[in-house]
Amino acid sequence: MPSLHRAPTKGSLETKERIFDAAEALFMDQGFSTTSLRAITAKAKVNLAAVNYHFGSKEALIREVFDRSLGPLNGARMAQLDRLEAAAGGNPVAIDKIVEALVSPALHVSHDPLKRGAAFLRLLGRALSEPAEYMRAFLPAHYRDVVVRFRRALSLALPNLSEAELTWRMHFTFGAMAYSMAGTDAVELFTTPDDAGVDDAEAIVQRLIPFLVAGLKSPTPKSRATRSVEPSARKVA
Amino acid sequence: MPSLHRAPTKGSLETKERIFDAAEALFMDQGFSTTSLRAITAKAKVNLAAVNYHFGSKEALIREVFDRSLGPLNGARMAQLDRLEAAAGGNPVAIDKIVEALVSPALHVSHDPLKRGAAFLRLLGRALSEPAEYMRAFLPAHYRDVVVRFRRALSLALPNLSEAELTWRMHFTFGAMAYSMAGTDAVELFTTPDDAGVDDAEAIVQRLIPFLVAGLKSPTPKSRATRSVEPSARKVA
DNA sequence: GTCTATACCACGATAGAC
DNA sequence: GTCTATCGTGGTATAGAC
Repeated sequence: MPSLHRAPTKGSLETKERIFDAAEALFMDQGFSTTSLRAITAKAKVNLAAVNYHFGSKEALIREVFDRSLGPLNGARMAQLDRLEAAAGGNPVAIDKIVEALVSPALHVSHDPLKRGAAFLRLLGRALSEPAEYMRAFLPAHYRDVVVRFRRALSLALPNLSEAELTWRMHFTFGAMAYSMAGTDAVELFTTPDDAGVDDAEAIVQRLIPFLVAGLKSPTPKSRATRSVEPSARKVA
Repeated sequence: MPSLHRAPTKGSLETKERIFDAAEALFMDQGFSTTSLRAITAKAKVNLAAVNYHFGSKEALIREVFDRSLGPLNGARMAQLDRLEAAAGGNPVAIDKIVEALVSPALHVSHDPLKRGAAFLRLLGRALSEPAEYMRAFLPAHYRDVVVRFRRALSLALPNLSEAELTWRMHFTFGAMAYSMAGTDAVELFTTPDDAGVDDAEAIVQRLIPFLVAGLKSPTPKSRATRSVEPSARKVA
């Protein structure tokens, strides 16, 4: 890979873009594993082998499509947290503001005037429903910075929480958030909230935030956490 | 389909059982979509076509394996709720008890003395990570009764909540729970709670319950829910 | 009814010609 | 850069042996 920046002799970028756009559209419609390279190349009107030439593999294509969607979202989350912390000037930021910074960018991006990105959250929802190993590999990489930043902010706002407790509560928080994002559109696994109010993103956010805030602020029950670290403890899910 | 109960002439059930057991083991190890029918039939030492003969399709096989795991779990949940309601004798059951009835059976089943079932929660975690349409089709069917029963109990325990609010909070609850189950073993998507305490199921349950209870009990923010039901609202995740 | 052998088509990937 | 041809593997369908 000699020239990474801008090397194409002819309409190569055009080809790559066409693949990219076709893939993004099909992924949103059908999910990642369901969408075949043959379907993508047919829609993009390029040769089948062009995908592997330009992207290396289907996995890499998925990764790039996903990156372009997820990057701005997490960027917005951290930017919003930056603003909050700047305004607080050293003091801890209020928990509900932190949670809002984590949750609400998903809403705003969905209203992005640039038409693409309007439904890219579907991609994230899809990704959470994918079985492939590589999803579990690069999703954490993308979220690492977000997790670190929000963890620090929450740690300041919730000084009574142990590190372990905070980690678990963030785990639950991300779980509920992820499920809400995926569930509204793709996977309504258990409950079907269709009958309850609009699937308006803002409505979800406004309901999700207090739920998560209350969970994060909940009192530590008993410190029975030290009860056992014995390795005989079953590893369970 | 004439005789559904018990029809086989010879060792057919044995073959079916062998396929079933091999499939269950491989699914737990590798997930559903990664496990090929050829791998299953090789392990079970049966012919490839036997799967389609006995189960109809890979999807149906997955479904049956999954059913046998999930049935007892949800049965335990509802049995525990039954006991609570009987003890309460008409009065609302305490929220933390309801949540415990929902969450903790996952722990106890994992300690099932009968060795199979010890790690079947991995199957559930796997299922939640599957992209296939049929997962979204029969998972709600299995959870329908659980959702209805727990919804009724929670509705009594939280009389101030509107139906819509309750639905959303249950949605968040199931999300956090599902993610916790899947995340501990299979998909640590965002956070990696390895560094924080044991992956002991009881530890998770004891931390998850107060988190969810607090979220469920959280005060309704503003009744801005009526703000808009206009169809122009973006359907977003 | 049960099981086997085998063929079929779609998939992702890649080598090599242009 | 692009294309054709082809490989290995996947789920599935069926004809026919027992």
